Amino acid sequence: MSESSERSRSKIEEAKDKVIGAIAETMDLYGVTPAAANLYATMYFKDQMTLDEMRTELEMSKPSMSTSVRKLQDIKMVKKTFTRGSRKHTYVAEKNFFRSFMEFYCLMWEREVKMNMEAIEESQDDFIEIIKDSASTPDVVAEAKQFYDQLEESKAYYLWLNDLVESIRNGRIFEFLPKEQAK
Amino acid sequence: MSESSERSRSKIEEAKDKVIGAIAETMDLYGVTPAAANLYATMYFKDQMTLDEMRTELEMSKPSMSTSVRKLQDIKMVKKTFTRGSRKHTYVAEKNFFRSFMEFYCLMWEREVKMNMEAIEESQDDFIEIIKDSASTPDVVAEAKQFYDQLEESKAYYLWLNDLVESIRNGRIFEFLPKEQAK
DNA sequence: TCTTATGTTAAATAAATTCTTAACAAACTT
DNA sequence: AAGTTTGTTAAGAATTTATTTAACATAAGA
Repeated sequence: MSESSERSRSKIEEAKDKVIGAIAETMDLYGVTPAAANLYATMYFKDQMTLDEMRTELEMSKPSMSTSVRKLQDIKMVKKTFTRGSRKHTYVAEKNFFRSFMEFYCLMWEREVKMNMEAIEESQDDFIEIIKDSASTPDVVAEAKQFYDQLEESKAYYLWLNDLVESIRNGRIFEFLPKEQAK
Repeated sequence: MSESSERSRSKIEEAKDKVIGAIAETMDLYGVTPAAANLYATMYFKDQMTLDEMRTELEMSKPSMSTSVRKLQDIKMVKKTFTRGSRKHTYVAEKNFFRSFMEFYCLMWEREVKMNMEAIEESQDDFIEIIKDSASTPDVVAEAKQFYDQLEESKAYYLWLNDLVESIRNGRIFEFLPKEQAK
């Protein structure tokens, strides 16, 4: 390989690394480990990768790549692919950020809605019991009522969040906010 | 205080704790420390709190409360209030989850768009240089073009994310997805 | 102005997370 | 079926993050 060709090749790597760094940095705000973030960002510029290629490219251990890739599969940012002829598993990164966004946030928000709504329902039941209990003093009843109402109000948010998830899943959000806008 | 009144009082605490636990658990998925998550969830049921009250209530150190409250102020989930007569600073939790949602995600997404868009622009400039460079071999040029196009395509997502932020900030999203829906 | 109360910064400790080495299990080849 | 390659699980080491204790700064009140 000629010297100048080698130089432009390393310049390509540099250019990619700028984006890889930015993606990795924002991703670890998304609750994935640095290894997983770097891995996804690296795969974003690759067609497909095997565990051994990941290890070589990132200079990390194989178990680290194995767990990272699994985590990325969980949040649907990486998929396993079938590669005939190779015994090694191959993986591809989801390169459509719209789909990554959808999978990640919908999963996250659904979890949040479920967990908090369940707690709210249980808690409200408790407050009702306190209110109905003849042994409760008036100030306790008043407090219970107040908290009950506060929780009741908060439900509107969780219902809205559920609607948001739904509109993302069924694509209707893109009627309201088109993917490509007029510049 | 009578025995039965005490019992209903502790039942109120139990009922609150269910919701506090759920909120705190989902919040630490949002990148805040457990202390900050617990603090916000606790404040959600309080009118206002001073640092000393926080420390007593959560049984944690004052510096921990101080840094937690600051972090919560950064993401606009807590605000400082003016309480005449008291030398102590008082703080209130943002109890409207719609506003918390708005502040948190808009901040986060704007940061993501800015950081990644900047990296993409720089990176694309580099690829253009490589493409124009007469010393670049054809395969290097082809690769540079491919990456350039991939980045160009990804911009649509970041523009869309910006639009989403805008529609949340100006409230137009609530025309598409109303806050209170028909059940 | 001096003292006391409140809040923050800095250093040190404790706890949790991330990654690695090593042992193991599964599956493909020969 | 035995051996080899590949991937995962488990245990341990290392790093990072969170929290506390202690010292400091700031501002209010005496």
